[in-house]
This record gives sequence, C-alpha cells and structure tokens, in this order.
Amino acid sequence: MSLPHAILTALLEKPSSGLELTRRFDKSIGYFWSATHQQIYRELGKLEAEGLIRALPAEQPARGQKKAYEVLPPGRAELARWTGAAQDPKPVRDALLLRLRAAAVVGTAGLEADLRRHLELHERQLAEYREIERRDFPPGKNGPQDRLRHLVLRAGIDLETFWTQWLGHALSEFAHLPDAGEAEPSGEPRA
Amino acid sequence: MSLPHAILTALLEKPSSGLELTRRFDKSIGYFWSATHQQIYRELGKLEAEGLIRALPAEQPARGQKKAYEVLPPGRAELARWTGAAQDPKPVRDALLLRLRAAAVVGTAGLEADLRRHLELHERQLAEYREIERRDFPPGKNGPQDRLRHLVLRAGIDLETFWTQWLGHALSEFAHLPDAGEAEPSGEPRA
DNA sequence: CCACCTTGTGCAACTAGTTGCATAAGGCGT
DNA sequence: ACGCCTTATGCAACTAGTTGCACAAGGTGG
Repeated sequence: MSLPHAILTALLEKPSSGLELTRRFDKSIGYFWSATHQQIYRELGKLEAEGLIRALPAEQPARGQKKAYEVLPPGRAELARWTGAAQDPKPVRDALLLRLRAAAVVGTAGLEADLRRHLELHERQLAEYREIERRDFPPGKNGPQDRLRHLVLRAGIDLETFWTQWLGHALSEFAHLPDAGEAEPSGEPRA
Repeated sequence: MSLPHAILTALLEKPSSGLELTRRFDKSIGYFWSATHQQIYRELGKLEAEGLIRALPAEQPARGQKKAYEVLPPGRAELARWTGAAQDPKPVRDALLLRLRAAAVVGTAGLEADLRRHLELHERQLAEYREIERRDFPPGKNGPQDRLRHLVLRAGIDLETFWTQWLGHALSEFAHLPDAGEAEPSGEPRA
C-alpha cells in the first residue's frame, strides 16, 4: 500500500502530470519505489476521487493534454500519518539467492555469466548514486531535509556496495569450484 | 515466476508434504523466498499437473492425509534451465526508504520509533543467521554445495549487517535533528 | 496534405501474492 | 460418546503489480 504515498511525496516535492511523475519515478523516487506509468495513472485517478489530490486547472482537459496534479491538505495529512505509522518489513524475495541455492542441487551451468552481468548492473547503479551524491550533497548542504534525503541515498549506495562486493566474492568462489555439473557428490550421472 | 522453482529446490533437497514445505519456507528457504501455505498448495497442484513432480504413493490420499511429493526428471531439468537462464534483477521497492523521503517533506513524527523497531528486528535476524553459520558451516565443511549454500547465507548476514548499521546511523541522525515537525523551512505552520 | 512519429493518457487482461475461511481426520479429556 | 484441539489440505475473493494495446493531439518530412 505504498504507491499512493510515493506519489503524494513526489507531488509534494513538485506538482506534476502523469508523465512527469513517470519520468521522476524512473530517476530519483523510483530508485527505491519503482512504478510503471499505468500504475501511476490509475493511482492518480483514485487519489483524485478520494480528494487527496486535485488536477491543477489548466487549459481544456482533453485527451493528449497534460494534466498536472497537486496535493490537497487531506493528502498531506494522510502521508504524514502513513509515514509515522508502524509497518512490518515485508518478507525478502530474492531470485538470485534462490538460484544459487538451486545451483547447489542441480549444478551451476550458466549461472556464472548472469552473476557477472548482475555485477555490472550493480556497479553501474553504484556509480550513478555516487555521482548524484557528489552533485546534490556537497559538504555545505546539511539542513534537516538534506540530511534525510542524503540518508536515503546513503542506503542506496551501501546496498549497491554490498551487492558488488558479494557478487565479486561469489564469482571468485565460482573460479575454483569443480566446474559446472551437479556440484553434488551423490548426484546421478548426467544423461 | 520463482515460487515453483523455490519449491522444486526444496523438494530436491528433501521430498515433503505441503505442510512440511511450509515449515521449511518459514526457516531456511523462506529467508530469501517467503511463501504462505496457500501459495505452496496451489503451486504443488500446478507442478503436479504439469508433470514436474508427483505425489509419493502413500496410503490413501484422503483429506487430512499427508501427501508427500518428489521431483520428476522434467522438474529437475526445468529447475536447471531456470537457474542458468539470464534474469533481470527486479526493481527495488522499499517502504522504509520511501517513508524517510516522505519525512523530509511532511515531518518525522512517529518515524523514529519504527526505525528503532526495525533495527531490533534486523539485529535479531542477524543473530539467527550467525547462529546458523556457526552450526551448519564449521571450518571443515567446504565441499562444492557447502560453499554455495554458505555463500547464500553470507549474503543474508551481510544484508542484515548493512541494515543494522544503516538504521543505527539513521537513528543517530535523528538524535540531532530539529525535532519532529515539518523538517522544511518553507512548510506552512502546522494547524 | 497526409502518412508517420512522438508525447501523453488510459483501459483490459493477466500474474503473483495475501487474507480469510472451510473442511476433514485423528487424538485427548471428561 | 461428545466436544474440542491440532494437523493438514484446500477454495475464493481480494490487492498489487505487469503487459499489451488503444487512442488522441500535434509536429515533421516527402
């Protein structure tokens, strides 16, 4: 139940149309809460119906027209409530770790290449985060909101750092593993 | 599309009934791919229908009877295929980070308590992982499957370590933040 | 001047996961 | 022998997210 709140946050930072929101979700906010444009449009409709946001009175609201939204007081209140309410972390689901575990049973064939690919993706993401940090959080900037936002970015950086390190470690393990195959002494002879 | 593969892995490790699987998902496998018993039963039905697993011929398959499943060769093949196939990491969705970002706009009221609670949860999980490591991976054990499984556990340990550290850092930031409120110089005076 | 591309909005159908409840068998106490 | 608890299996309805497509407006090039 977080997408509406992600949208409220984005709209409070800057009133936007659906497509503008979509673009921003592909950058800053989407780094830790991704969403497709269809999700966003649907949610904008709901939020408007609930009276939490409203369309800024632009020209004519015809099709193919930009329609910008802003947050209404009840929307801000709801966001504040949600932010402060207790929430349980949702259970982990990580396919890569699952695949590694499966590999222990059915063999590692093909996995190494994908680990390498993931490593590259995470390295790229890490580089991007560092660039954002350099650009948006120079040493002087440390008002309360800056500190909070920097904290979030730090989480992103540290997470990507973890993944790159772990993947590096995993690949080095693969390097001296009894190649591919069942990886199981008791496995049946293949074919 | 990973739940069926999680189940195949679990069944290869040890043929089990639905409930036994559920219990194991609450422990080892579920640490990185959680599932409820309803998901598991449904998926067992599908896997059986597809001919990837079969029910072990037990007594009478009446209701309230244990029904254990084992993986058939096509099931093993499918798992091997999936494990080696390239897969994109799925986009991140972390509500806690989102809430922090929201807090930069609508204020931090209530958040600190929940951060503290999350810190405790992660510390507990970390302790559990370390205990498993101590118990299941003593210095001698390092055959190929041991190495792979240890690698997975290491990821869990390092992830929990990251979270505990980051949450600690976040809480220390909160400690010298201009208390609660809007955390925004330009915010409207509350109420 | 019209075919085609881009921008922006949106519906419909599908997949995956969650929640709440139903049902059956067997043991246990009184 | 009856109610009740635990174990085990499962259906149905719901929520959240994904995928594929449709459609309108406005610009662009042959």
